[in-house]
Amino acid sequence: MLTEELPKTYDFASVEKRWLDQWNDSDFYFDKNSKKPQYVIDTPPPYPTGKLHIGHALNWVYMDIIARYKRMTGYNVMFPQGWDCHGLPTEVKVEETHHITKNDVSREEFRKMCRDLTIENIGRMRQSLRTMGFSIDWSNEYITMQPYYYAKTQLSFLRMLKAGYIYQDEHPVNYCTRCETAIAFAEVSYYEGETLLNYFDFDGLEIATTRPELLAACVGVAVHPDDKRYTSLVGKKLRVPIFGHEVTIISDDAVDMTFGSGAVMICTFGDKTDVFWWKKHHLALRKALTTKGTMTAICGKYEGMTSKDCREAILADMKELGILKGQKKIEQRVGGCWRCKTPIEILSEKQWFVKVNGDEVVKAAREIKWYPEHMLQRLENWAGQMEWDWCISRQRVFATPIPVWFCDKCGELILPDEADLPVDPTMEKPKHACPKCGGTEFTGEKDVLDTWMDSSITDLHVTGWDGNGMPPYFPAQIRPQGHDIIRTWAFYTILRSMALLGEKPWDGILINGMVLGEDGFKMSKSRGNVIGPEDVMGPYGVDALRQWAAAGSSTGQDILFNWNDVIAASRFQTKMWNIMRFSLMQIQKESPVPETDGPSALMDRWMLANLSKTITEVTGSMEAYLFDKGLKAIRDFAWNVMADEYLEFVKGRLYSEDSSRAGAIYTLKTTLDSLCTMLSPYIPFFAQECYYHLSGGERIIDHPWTTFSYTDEDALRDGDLIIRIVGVLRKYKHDAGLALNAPLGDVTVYTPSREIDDSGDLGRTMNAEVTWKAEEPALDKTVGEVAFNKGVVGKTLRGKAGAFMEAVKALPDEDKITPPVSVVIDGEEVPVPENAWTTSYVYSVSGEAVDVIMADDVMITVKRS
RNA sequence: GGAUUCGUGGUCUAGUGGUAUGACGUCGCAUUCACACUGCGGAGGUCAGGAGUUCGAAUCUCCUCGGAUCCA
Repeated sequence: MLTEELPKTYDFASVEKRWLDQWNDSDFYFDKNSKKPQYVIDTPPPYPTGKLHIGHALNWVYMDIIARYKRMTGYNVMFPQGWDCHGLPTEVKVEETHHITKNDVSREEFRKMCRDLTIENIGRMRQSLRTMGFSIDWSNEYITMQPYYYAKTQLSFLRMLKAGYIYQDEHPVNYCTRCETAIAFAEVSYYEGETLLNYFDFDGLEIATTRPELLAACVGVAVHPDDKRYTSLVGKKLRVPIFGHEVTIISDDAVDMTFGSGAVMICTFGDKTDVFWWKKHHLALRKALTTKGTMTAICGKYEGMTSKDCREAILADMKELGILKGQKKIEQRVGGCWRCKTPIEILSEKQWFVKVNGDEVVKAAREIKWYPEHMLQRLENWAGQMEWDWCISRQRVFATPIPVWFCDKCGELILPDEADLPVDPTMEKPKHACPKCGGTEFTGEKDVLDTWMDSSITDLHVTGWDGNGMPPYFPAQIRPQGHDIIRTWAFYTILRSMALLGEKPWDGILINGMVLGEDGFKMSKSRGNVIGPEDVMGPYGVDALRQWAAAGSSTGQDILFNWNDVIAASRFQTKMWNIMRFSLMQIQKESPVPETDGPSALMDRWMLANLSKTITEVTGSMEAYLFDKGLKAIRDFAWNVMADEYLEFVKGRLYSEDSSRAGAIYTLKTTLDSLCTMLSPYIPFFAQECYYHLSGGERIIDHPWTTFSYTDEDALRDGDLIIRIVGVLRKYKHDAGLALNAPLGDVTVYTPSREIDDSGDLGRTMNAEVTWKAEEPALDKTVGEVAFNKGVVGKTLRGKAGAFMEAVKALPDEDKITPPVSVVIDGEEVPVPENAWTTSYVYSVSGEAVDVIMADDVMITVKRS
């Protein structure tokens, strides 16, 4: 123990900085040679935007609490940090900052710009993670854009390709016909436009369309199932005007009955809804547009026209045929290429797919323990409604290349040797001639992989997968992540783990909720409700932020950002600091304290029994990942039990030279040691600062989890009674207009059932002369209320419970005190169950100059001084 | 349109069948003793609404309304 007095206030800023400087990265390294059981965390790799948001903070606080707790309980913990680099936002950012498009420079040059930006962003985010004190294992950091990682992505691709999980097929994509490239939804920018809605006669049925040029691509007509105008037509065939092919009328409740004529033609593809209907109703595919935006051969005489010319030509022909019934100007939201504003088309292009076996994923998911359990449902539900496979190809640049070539001569698919990975097929050539035709000219695949292909093997990577058998640390123990990506990250990871290793990726999965703004909505710049970790850490410190994250809501629940919780967290630290300060001042008075000292006085034993209960509760909460429950139990114990009750009780003894002081000192030391330990996963800086002073310079991270255990039912019962007595006496003083520390006079407590020795603590606390009497008070005692034990009464008597309770209330007093064998309800003898009720008493006094107060059934008399 | 989830005092929140938890706020009182980022006491709730199951429902079931998130 250090002998200097603690500073009067807790200065989080200097404390947090001081300990951050004194922890070493190596303190948190996973030890490959350790004999301890492993605890591997499959950390989510954030996208390197350059800034951590408060949702990250929540997610990482959960992980850090677990990591620190598991280390203290004897595990060899791996808490790695990954970075999921590839993706569109970085490409866009690079194009913005360099004022280029990705086509203006070579692929390699563009990738380099993306890599440079990513490295810079990772640097910034690393710093934030360090500042927040997360006990990350930096020796196991990984960056998905580095060759050592994306080589594994490519290896996993090849393995799944060879195993038949991966295939190529046509699939609709957003396409810019000017840039001649597929683009992602994120690259589509929408703007308001005006267009003509054309009403025309479609083989007897009136149809309204904005895209008459796609008539050749018409594959069906849809109406709403409740639309009385068309009910009888569903299932009928219609002949497409001008082109003559037959299509069927289907019903679907996604049709807007009020738009146009209420009947809509489905073309492949006019818009997103067409794709939805096309898939749902398994319609044919008719391609009317080329990648250059001109009409295809199925358009007959319109072939070769641009879509704009074709539209005018078809409308003119419709007019001539007399089937164009009318036109109406309407407002329309048009999706355009974000770069050139060209309206996007939806074209069917060749894509790579991973076969999705939803049942297999669900089966594995059920073997994983979900926290909270109901989150499993989201995955099950998703898997159940999966109607198509996972499209893994993207037409972009900054991503893991798909490692294949095609033989120019025979079209054969050529794969690289696994030893040569990673490869970029657009830069390198295969090392062997085509095995089928001997050809030596090849075209490398230009498409790259979906970023989820990288991130869905994080678990394999951190557990040590290299393609040779089972990874050494597989499976990981926990996957912590948000519920927003259960359908993507969790789903794909399980799928890939099953495909590549045939086993579930983790023992458990811990789901955190979303952080919402103070207004209850998702944080977004446009709403202006964004609060960053730094906004909280600045004025209140890291530990307060961590408390907010841990206790702001129960695990898995969405959590509203709430300044009140941050302020309450900060206040708790101040309170705890003062508890520490006061206790240390007392402990320091008598040093060293004999090790052999145990608790002596009743309230010491009461305190330690409560501490023991708290430890059990906190440990249980930690094991079940109920962080809010654990932290609230600690706070409640420290503030209410220790500060407000126990310290007030023992002040008298602490200020004395009495021998009972040693028991109090022992109790204080024991309690503080456990409190520091239990707080350290939650608020490591604060816990370290306190423990440093308490232990005489040691580190809390070297301290094992507390195993202190103390059972004393009598002390709990009698101590609780004393607490209740204090409660009623305080209220008595309050009602009498007395100050809490004002002298009260003579207090007599009657406890007929047992002797209580409180070592004088009650009297000193209440500033009263307290006499304990283990006897009946010499006063009138009458029966008061009966309190039923409904668990007993209800279960035993079922439907008669209500009548039974009424009957008991009507019994004479002596029967309430000593329950009869049976009572009569509606002429029927009903046996009285054991412990059906407890009776309380009312005491009265006549002619005595004392006040009588009841604490439950214990009577207290007060003779004011 | 589908899925999940939530709706608890003024605000936020805990609570998986037995008289509703805590925080912040609010009102009153006290105190300079480790702590005014304090202590004590009080007020404030038909647990969104309706129906059902049950001796008993915030809790289970169904419906309605409202919010959020994910997906289309």
